Amino acid sequence: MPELPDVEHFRRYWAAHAAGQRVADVIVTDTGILRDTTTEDLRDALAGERFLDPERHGKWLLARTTGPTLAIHFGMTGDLEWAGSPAGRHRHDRVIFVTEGGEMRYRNMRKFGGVWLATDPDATAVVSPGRDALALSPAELRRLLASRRGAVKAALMDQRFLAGVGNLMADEILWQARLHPARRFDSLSDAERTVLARSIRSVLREAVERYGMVERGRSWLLSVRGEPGATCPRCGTPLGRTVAAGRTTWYCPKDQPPP
DNA sequence: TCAGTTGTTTATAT
DNA sequence: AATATAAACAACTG
Repeated sequence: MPELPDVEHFRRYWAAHAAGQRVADVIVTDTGILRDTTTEDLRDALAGERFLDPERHGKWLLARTTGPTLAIHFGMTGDLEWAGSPAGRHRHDRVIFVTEGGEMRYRNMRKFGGVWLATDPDATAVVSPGRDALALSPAELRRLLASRRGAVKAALMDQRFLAGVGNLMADEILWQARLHPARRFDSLSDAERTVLARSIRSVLREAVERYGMVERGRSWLLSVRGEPGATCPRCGTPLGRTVAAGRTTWYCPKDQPPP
């Protein structure tokens, strides 16, 4: 799940439920999920503090408090669940932030990602250094793209370059821009660069606005990606599958001709 | 049993 | 110095 649109959803969810709540206890069911702290230090640091409105940078959630800040990464299987009581806890709830008004559960089956405890509100030591993909205008994206060489998909997913785009969003962006994932920056025309910059912005914005409903409305590669016999939602051509930047990659061989 | 999975880091190579 | 690639991490599902 968690790419930029998912984490943006988590940010709003955290703001709606946990912000304003005072931490009563922190329950850690798997210490392996704590990356730079211990159960005791985390509890001591948070107990009595209030959660503030959280921020997001790329795929990172910055859960600020009146004390320190939590930097939370969701890996591939992370999720949040708010509940008014301890009922219904899940075995993959690795950390549970218990407040006076309910509890926020950090669930993560595969345990990639985790929870960091930062003293600075931006958690600069751990958060991806790339510019947030949703914070950039198309013109700023254009300028950023001009600084990069090599294959386009690898660049989109490089969190030091651009923060927030993962494997699924990268495929979607390139499909909507009609660019093959193996295309190289030095081969892109001015028009193609402009389309790519606009596609990054429009795909992410729409994925956030229509969170969980991307399969309805305008056609998305995401809605058919990975299904057996999947065809291009635009032209009906059977989708191609390859590996780019080490990840399974779906594309339309007709609309996104290989370099 | 085997392949595959939304992410990142590390080592190694170019 | 950038960029490319593979493996490792962990816990499942089909």
